Amino acid sequence: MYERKIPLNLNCGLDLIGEVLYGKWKIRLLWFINEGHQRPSELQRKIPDASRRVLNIQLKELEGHDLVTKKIYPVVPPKVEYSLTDFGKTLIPVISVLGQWGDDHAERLRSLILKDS
Amino acid sequence: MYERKIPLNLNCGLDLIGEVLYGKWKIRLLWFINEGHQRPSELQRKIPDASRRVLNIQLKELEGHDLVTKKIYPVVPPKVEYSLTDFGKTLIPVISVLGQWGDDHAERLRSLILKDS
DNA sequence: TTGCTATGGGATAAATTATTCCCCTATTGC
DNA sequence: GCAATAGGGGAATAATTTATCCCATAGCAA
Repeated sequence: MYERKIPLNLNCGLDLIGEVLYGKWKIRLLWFINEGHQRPSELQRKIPDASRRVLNIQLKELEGHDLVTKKIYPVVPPKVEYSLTDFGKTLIPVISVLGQWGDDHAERLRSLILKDS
Repeated sequence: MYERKIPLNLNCGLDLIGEVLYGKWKIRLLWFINEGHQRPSELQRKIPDASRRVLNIQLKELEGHDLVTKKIYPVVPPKVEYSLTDFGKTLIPVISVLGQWGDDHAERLRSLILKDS
């Protein structure tokens, strides 16, 4: 793995949630898994801008943080399904709030974001 | 500024909120400004792990996204105060939800995060 | 004159995160 | 034998984000 050089701080709740949720695609992964897209290939289809590699990596991190579980069926070709853990499910309302805010202010945000370079 | 090479996508609400909230210190900046710590030096004291420079940069981005306003008093030495805009204030409940989740699961999160490297 | 004040920002290095490319598994079907 | 399948991961490199350093402003006080 990568050994960090700048120590992380885990003081407050914001630090903590940041630690498990940062990562460009993690939130979307959780969201789509929750919607029932459990297999890696489906997830890739849902998130075409992410490379296959990063999705794997971030899924593994989510797994390491007990937010998702991975079930491997011993068949060939392999079949894999991810599911949210109970812990992971508690994040759904949180993600929902984030998405809702973005949706509520979509127009405005889009123009604000596009205006600066 | 920095000219991005990978285009951003602004499809859903999650993309949008991510765009204005990503940045290592932005959430905390908003939070502390909301708590009444309006001056740069105070914010620096509150967030000692961030360099002065990044805070300036991220504050400027927040300003560009209409989440905060900056008031410069024409005195020497300079005096500056940041405040949340009405738009910025709508983010406070969202941030609150994030922090709450982190606090609710603090124990567990800390050990999960520390175990992997 | 020198230093202090609070704030801003350019330049460059370092850290972190994500992308690309390419190879691997073991079976079924042509 | 050879491609197709669904998924995994190493290595090198590119992209992006943060950090470090250091200089600048303009009065007032020692």
